[in-house]
Amino acid sequence: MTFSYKYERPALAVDCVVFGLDDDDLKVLLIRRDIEPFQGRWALPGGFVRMDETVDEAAKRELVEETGVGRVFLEQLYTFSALDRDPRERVVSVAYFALVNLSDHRVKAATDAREAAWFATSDLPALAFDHEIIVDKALERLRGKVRYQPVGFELLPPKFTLRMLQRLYEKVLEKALDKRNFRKKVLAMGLLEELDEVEQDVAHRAARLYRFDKKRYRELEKQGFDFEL
Amino acid sequence: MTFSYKYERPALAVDCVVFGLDDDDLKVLLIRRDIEPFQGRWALPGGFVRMDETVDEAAKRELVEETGVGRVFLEQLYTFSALDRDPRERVVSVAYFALVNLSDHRVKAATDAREAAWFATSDLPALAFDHEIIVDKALERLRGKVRYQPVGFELLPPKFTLRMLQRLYEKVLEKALDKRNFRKKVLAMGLLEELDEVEQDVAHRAARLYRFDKKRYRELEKQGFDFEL
DNA sequence: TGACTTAGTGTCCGTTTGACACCATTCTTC
DNA sequence: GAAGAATGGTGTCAAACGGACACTAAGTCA
Repeated sequence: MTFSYKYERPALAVDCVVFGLDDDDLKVLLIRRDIEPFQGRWALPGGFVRMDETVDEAAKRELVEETGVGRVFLEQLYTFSALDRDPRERVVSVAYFALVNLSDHRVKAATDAREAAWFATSDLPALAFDHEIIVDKALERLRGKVRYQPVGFELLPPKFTLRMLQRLYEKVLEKALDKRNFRKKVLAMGLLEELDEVEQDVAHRAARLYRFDKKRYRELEKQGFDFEL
Repeated sequence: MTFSYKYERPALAVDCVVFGLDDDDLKVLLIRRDIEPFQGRWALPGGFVRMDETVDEAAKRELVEETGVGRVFLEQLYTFSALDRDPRERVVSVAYFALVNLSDHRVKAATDAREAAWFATSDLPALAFDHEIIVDKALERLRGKVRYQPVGFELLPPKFTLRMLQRLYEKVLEKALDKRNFRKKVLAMGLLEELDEVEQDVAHRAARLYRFDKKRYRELEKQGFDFEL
């Protein structure tokens, strides 16, 4: 069965740039392509949009199907439409990006039928299609967002230390931050709930754990509060 | 002649939200639809993407064809894909937005074959499709941009007074600004070139004219300078 | 020439930002 | 159990910035 149209149409696809944070690095989730074109190369998870779903839904579906990563906030990034971005035929792709706590998703991704893995953004392999361009755009957006939104809590486990949070910001912004000033600022925002717990199994003094106060965030957001860091 | 595909595909379109500044108001450029659906209603300029052009090119082309507005910096805004956004069939639309100096474009738009006109954003007519949602998204983006980029010079004539610039910011941000603080800040950015001219034909003391120093802007931008206002 | 309208200018104060160094705690190793 | 290694946790000061605030100057019009 085929579908016929009076005018030629490009195919419509989605691609997802999913960032995770590792002890060492900001990472991106990639899958290895098992079909041509670019068979064997690493690529962003994604696929074609179906007629009974929005583009947002397609992105979410493809991400789960190909990597097992679900329950993620996907934000639309940009639509890529260069004429030759797919060698087979004209494909326009709507890119999405998401932040996840890598430790939640490390195993799932690796055990899925398709080969999926995390790669440090600073050391990516050659990617299929125009996916390098898409990743660059996503990084740019992440850097922009991080400056005026308390983004990045998604990248950490539910309970985290201030040092972990600082390292995250340093990775994303690619610059060192002063410990005292960072703590002062981030605590002053009032979005962190101090827990009566400390991290475990570290070979030095254990740091206090904090939790992101989502409820308070939503309250302040509603009041047009500014979260510039 | 028809085109057949193995899988069903949505049609792909573009829509343009073009903002202009009037003495009184922030305005949007609309065209009146001359065919069904929504015949007779006002809508954003736009149309279907061709196979030999990128989405960016399609937006630019449609804008010129339907309104005569050209030489404009169009920035991609968002891709809209609700299943029922077009009553005829599934259409996914990539929206763009642009800022233009309204006085340059007032006449052209009005004399084009299709009926085109500027409407105050605060007083829009009922729009076709989901175009109200698109305009809202564009306004949100404009407000976001204006805070950290010296956006908006595009909305003014090449030579403008500081008062005009301030009014622009007040319209976009929807709040009053202090004259002295505004001037202090905007001049401190060093992006304005003071001219040896004053405005003409005003019924009071004439204000000095300034010009936006694009060259300097690009220099500072390259150095990662911050233009928060 | 007087009334009206907008242009143009500076100070002060409270807040924020960024630079900067030391002791505390816990674990490891000898 | 003492010393060492690693990281946690804390405060001050000075400079820059942001926001509140009011008057004189210049030009037009009647």
